[in-house]
Amino acid sequence: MLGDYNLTRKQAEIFDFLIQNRNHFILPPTLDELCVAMGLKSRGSLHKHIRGLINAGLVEASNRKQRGIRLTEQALLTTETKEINHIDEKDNIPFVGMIAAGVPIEALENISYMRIPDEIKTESSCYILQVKGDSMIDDGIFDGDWVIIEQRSHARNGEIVVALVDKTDATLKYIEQYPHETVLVPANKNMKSMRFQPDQVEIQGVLVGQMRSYK
Amino acid sequence: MLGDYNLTRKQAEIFDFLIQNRNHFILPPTLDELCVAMGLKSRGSLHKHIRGLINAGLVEASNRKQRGIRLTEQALLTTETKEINHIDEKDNIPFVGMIAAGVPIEALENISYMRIPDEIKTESSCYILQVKGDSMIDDGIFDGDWVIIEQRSHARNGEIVVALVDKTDATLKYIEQYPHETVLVPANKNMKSMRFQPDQVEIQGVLVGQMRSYK
DNA sequence: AACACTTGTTCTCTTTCTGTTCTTGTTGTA
DNA sequence: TACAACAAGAACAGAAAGAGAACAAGTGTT
Repeated sequence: MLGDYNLTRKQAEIFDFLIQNRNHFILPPTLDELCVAMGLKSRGSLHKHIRGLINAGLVEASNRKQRGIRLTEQALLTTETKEINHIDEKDNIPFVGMIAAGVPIEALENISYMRIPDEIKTESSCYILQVKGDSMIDDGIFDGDWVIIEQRSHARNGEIVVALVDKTDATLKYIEQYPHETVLVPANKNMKSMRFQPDQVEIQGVLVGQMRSYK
Repeated sequence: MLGDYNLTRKQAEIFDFLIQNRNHFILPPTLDELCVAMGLKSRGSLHKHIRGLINAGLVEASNRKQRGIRLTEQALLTTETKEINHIDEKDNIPFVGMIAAGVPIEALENISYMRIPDEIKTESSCYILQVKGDSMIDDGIFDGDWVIIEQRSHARNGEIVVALVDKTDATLKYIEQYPHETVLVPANKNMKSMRFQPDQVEIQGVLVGQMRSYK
């Protein structure tokens, strides 16, 4: 996972952006272009983050050559395996397992694939989990529903995320991140929010879609 | 990707142009012709870029011999392979319009199709509606959600149906059918059940699946 | 053969772009 | 307090890109 690289928050955000848009660039983006994309005004600031990614082995060092910011083979490999193959038809999305509050994601032995309409997924790599439990019931996400998760390691406050707590418990909750604490908020009147140290919580993805069967 | 060849930006742009228009030239373009096409005024400048492409093995070196800039076999091969996206239309489901309580189904002008996983549809013929309003909110069907409807003219009590009342008002509700009346039950604490003569209510389909986007 | 013309090539000079480094300042944390 | 993450901006060296001149080899015309 991304946490393994000891990236800072901003570095992770930039790395995610590079991964997700790697096919949208015709050419590797320059620092200035990336500044615009990330909403920064200073090339220098951005460069320090890129330097971090270079040290982590995720971005190729461009020694004064003007070739744009390009990802390493390793960076592409580690994320491609996480996409859990688009060997099959690329529109299919892997159904990887169950998620229930307080229990790690229960991975399936043999991953199956679902064909998902564009309306409830994103261009980035997504995967599917089946929800166990009622922690998001007030938000219309019920026990047994499927959720489509966009693979990402950062999120904005108020987004619904798959959060891994203490590297053991995976859960689907609203997230609120503050400098000194991260709060996971359920959508269930009968359950309480949970507060953690920021480094206890690792974001594994963000909710982008949901499905339910009435059969 | 283009970046694979370590080309500079301009080199890549020129190469891209050559690839795109490779069939539009009767003869391979000369430097001057390319200058016009690329908006350059100096043959010398352009030649420096072509030199880069020659070194990359993408353009044949014409040592004062042949007229025109021509691409290498390799250049053509690498780009030919990245083609072909064929879309399978066979099990797509029509998205026919909106449904809101109290209003006939608002049909779309041009029906679109969505690719739906088997898990939330049936073998019978299905169609998709987008929900307007909150009549089923307590059941986790929100405004803007899509619902997959199996086309059927009868239902069992307790199923959620698309019901057409008095041949004018279409609505999504639970149905309860008794010998002398048919009751349409919303899933919303603030709304009341509605009672009709059995022949006032026409069933147009039964809910089999639901989808929601969080984008 | 002599000539004009085209076309690829090389060269110099100049301008713009881009990665890099540094300094300054802010904010939140240990 | 000291420290780390982050942002903004200035400054710089080298790379990339453009213009134009000049030259050499081929083509076509008369």
